[in-house]
Amino acid sequence: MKTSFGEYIRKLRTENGMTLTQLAAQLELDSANLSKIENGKREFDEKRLEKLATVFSLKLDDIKTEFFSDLFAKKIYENNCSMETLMVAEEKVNYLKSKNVKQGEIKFNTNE
Amino acid sequence: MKTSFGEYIRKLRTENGMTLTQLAAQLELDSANLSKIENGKREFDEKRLEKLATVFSLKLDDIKTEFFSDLFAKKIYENNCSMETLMVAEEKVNYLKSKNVKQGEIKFNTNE
DNA sequence: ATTATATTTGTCAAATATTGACAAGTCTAA
DNA sequence: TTAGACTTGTCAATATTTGACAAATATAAT
Repeated sequence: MKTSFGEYIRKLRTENGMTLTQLAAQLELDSANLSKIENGKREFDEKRLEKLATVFSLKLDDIKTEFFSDLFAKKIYENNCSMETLMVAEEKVNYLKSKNVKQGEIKFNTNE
Repeated sequence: MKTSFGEYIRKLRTENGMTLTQLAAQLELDSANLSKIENGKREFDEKRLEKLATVFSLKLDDIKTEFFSDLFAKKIYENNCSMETLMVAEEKVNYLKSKNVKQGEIKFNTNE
């Protein structure tokens, strides 16, 4: 199981027989910095997730799952958060979704 | 159910009959900025979580749960992440914990 | 061993983002 | 109408992140 997003990118890259320089060019960044990203010494920039999906013909959703789960896991681990945090987060997402309904949908009044 | 960390602080503050100025002083920040925090226009600074726990005699762990779950929920909502993200995050936390064992504990070799 | 290519590491200025602080505004209740 | 509580806007100071480059190391082929 791959943990870090860096390792995930490295796996994708090597499996596709690309060098740092090649992938870096496609992602429009410096190969030295991509190296740091793969080695967990820099963060991958959120704004490049789409490019990454394109380069490897992956679903953006899957890349996002990989990216954000990694972000959350690191935060939880670093800050010694309880696992409950994730459960509460789930509730809150559901709350946000119910509150702020997508455009075009009918929003019924709820209590409060 | 309170969603935002700002609302959470406001609830604590009003329940304890404090003014913005009073709480801000205890947290060592400007009351104007605390107002923005409560109204979701600024982020509460992680480094003040402990002070917050002290002021209201709450367990730091509970405050952290509130704080980070809010952070995660917002990210997921804003970026339209799949709910799976949270499950994957949980797996990754467990992986990080098993990999990087706390000091003093014995670490047996695992596969890889 | 020597060259070429790939990767890693260090550094630093520039670009961005966050914060602290203050002034001026609204709102409410006495 | 004054006082206290809260809100909003702004901006310089500070902190963080990023892009870029040079130099070091590693790896592989000849």
